[in-house]
Amino acid sequence: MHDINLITQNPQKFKYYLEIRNEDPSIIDRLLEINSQRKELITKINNLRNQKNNISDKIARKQYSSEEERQLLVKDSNLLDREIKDLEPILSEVEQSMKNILLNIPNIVAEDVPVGKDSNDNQIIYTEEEGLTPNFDPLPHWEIAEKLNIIDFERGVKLSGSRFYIMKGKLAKLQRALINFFLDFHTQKHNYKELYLPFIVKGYCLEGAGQLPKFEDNLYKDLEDDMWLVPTAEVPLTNIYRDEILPADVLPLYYVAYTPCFRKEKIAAGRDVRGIKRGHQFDKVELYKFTLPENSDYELEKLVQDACDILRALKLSFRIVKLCSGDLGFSSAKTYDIEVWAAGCKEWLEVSSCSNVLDFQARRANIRFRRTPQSKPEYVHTLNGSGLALPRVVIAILENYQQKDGTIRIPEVLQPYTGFDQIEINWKY
RNA sequence: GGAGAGGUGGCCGAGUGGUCGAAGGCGCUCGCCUGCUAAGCGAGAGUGUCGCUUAAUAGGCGACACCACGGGUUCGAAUCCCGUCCUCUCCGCCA
Repeated sequence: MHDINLITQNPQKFKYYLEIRNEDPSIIDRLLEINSQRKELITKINNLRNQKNNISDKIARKQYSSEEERQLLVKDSNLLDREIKDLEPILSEVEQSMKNILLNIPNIVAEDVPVGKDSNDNQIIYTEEEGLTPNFDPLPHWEIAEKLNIIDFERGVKLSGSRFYIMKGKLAKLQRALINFFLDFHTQKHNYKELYLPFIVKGYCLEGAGQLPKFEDNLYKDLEDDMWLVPTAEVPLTNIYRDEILPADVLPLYYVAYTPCFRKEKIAAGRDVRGIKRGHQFDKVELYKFTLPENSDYELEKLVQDACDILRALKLSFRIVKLCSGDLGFSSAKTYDIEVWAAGCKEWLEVSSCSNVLDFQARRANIRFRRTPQSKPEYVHTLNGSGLALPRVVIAILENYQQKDGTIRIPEVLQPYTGFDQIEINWKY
């Protein structure tokens, strides 16, 4: 969410940001109009209240000479009250519609983000192909997994419908090992603090993180209790310090957390239906930072490297893509995607999306800090990135670590976690 | 889920209708003092919004709102009433 005063001061800039995100900039004009209505109403109501307070004060101090005079004061106050009560609902309506508009305006676009229409205009800024590649043509993961009996697609669908699957035996353990490896790696090598979070949150958390009100369609929810399954750990992480003022010396804060993620994927209906690339439920280890505003840019570069280090340790090839303005997520001012090479389906798979959100979420969730005990509170900057998303790393391992005989080798760094060094044919039932 | 108690400023804690944005203590900030991080003395500190002033989203002045949240009673509510949420204790249930 943006500071309405910043928009008022520079509407052209905000219109431009909307344009390069392929959104309608005319909303800014409506916003400005509503805002001036709002201010006018506030001024009016405040004046009336002021008059009313003065009367109460007079009565309290017994500044009247007769009972009749007192009654007159009471009568005046009642009149003022009626005027106020007439205006108040109008104001709250105006405020509500202003908030609705503000909540639907995406973040600004960082200066160094390339302007572009869609993912075709994204820039590949770095490629590292030191990773393992089979010297034969490996099967895509859904085929090899079926051959080895380590993924049961049919029965997953039987339980929960399309885009659900069951991982079995050593593959299930491989995934579990990866989660532990990721958490250990980031806590030990990169100084992130590990958190175990709720997987269900209140609606205001999703508003704080930017999923609501715009992306309600993509979320699983229990409206009766206002409880929502998290689509990413970013949501609970963003809200840990909501409505708090942090002392500056605790910043930056680095957190890492594993959560499952639940997404309806309505927007992506029909895409990536084969295999485990896009499910309604998947696991992810998320990296999150709270930083001083002046450091967030640098912290983003570091965050990306932290995520890349995992791929290096797993000996997987990857590349870094800088998203163009048209492909940026709603809350992000700048995003790098990290894509891993999958030799079976021959695709670069997005395993991480690292974003500098600036103060966008901090405003929505009201997360601030104080530079010194006597300085004014300021909004923190927040950053998030996967470190990493599990299924796609699993895909990369199944495809890149595939052997000619159809078995899968386990990356060396994972072997202490799995307790085995290869996956072969699994039990059928 | 049932019964009871309670939710006040960074923290503790007073306050049951009027000058209370809130005593007191701790902590914090800035001075002073003491020849060395302590003690003492003095002063100052909440958040947000609107308006005026200003080059200023710096500072100043004024107003309004905020004592869990939402409503109500009243000229006037932290204080009274209703609803919701949360916390604690006991019981029940359960991994």
